[in-house]
Amino acid sequence: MPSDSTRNKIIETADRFFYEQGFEATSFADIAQACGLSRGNFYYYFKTKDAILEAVIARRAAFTEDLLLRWQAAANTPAERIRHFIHMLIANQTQIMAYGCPVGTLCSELSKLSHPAQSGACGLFTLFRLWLRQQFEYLGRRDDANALAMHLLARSQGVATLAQSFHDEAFIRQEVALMDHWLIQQIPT
Amino acid sequence: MPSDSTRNKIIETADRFFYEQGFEATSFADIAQACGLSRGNFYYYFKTKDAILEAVIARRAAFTEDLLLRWQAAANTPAERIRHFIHMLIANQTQIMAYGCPVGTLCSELSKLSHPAQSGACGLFTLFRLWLRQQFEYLGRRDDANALAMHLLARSQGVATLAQSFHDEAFIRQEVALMDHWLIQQIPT
DNA sequence: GTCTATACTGAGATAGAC
DNA sequence: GTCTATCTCAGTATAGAC
Repeated sequence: MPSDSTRNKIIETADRFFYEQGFEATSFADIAQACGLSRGNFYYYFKTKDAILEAVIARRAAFTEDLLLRWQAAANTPAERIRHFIHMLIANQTQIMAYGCPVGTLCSELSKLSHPAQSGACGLFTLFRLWLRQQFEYLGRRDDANALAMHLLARSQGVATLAQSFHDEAFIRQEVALMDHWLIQQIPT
Repeated sequence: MPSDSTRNKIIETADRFFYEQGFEATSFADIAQACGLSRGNFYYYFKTKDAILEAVIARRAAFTEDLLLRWQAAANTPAERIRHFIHMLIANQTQIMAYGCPVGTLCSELSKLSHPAQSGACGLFTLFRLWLRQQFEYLGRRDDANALAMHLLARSQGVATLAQSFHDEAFIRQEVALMDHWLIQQIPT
């Protein structure tokens, strides 16, 4: 165990609470209690709530970069890699139906709060966007790779939002099938 | 002026704040101050914050029903009517880029808060869904009208979420054009 | 590094005078 | 119907003992 294991535990717990309850609705007491820490000790690690948010976003960015590298390694063709992105909706469907997309809901909340960390959260979207763009370039769609990446991001965001509202698992599967079909059509002949 | 004009003013103001700042981030003081009311007087009209939320959702539902009726009357074919829905993204693009979709962001927030009004907010989505479903039925897509309605709802939700995060006006226009194209392909030959 | 105690703020909500 | 004054509670944050 590294010496900053308590710190990591706080970030991990805050990450979960921010996702499940939202950033504003989560209090220091929530996080401290879940970590088994006193509120006083809590401030030893993070002076402000914004500092925790920053750490949470950094953690998510690191996790995302790792995920994208694993997808990169797990598949041999760009289309297969993009399919990994699409099927994330099914892999995480339970959480998505309960709390929506971790990136989309955070960006939306911080945007409404005019929070300084907004651009950092938006950077999580950018990680996916740039990775998808590269895959579409590999696929031979140099000219519109960015538009295709944004399109796919938007499709998956929409599915996440409606899945959260309607709690409809069949809908997710249906839309994933449509995206799979769409993807095949994007491969140049 | 009707006798409940103050009440209406409160609902209208709360509606705006809930959209722009979010439900949780909006305080009684915000609304009261914007209305030029004292906080004490405020409680004469609404006993709890949840009561205001309920009134705001009811107001939005009435507004939505009215909008759908106007779209119904303004166009002669179901495809044209559905186009009205799609182009709402452009008609409201300034607000959407700043605050996202009023329905999607509210549903998402209330879902995370486990708020009792969550199902009421989700009912706003249902109003659009049922209307779109009917238009697709008129279009001759009896068997998959609901799936098409959900698909279009999801597409527009995704566009709204990314537009809010990236503040990209060109992206909205691009996706609206894609949806227009998609719609034409859905018309049975 | 961890704790208790506490200050300070703003929130939702109430009572009662006018 | 409108106001001021006030209550209670939760949230962020600090000080200082151990």
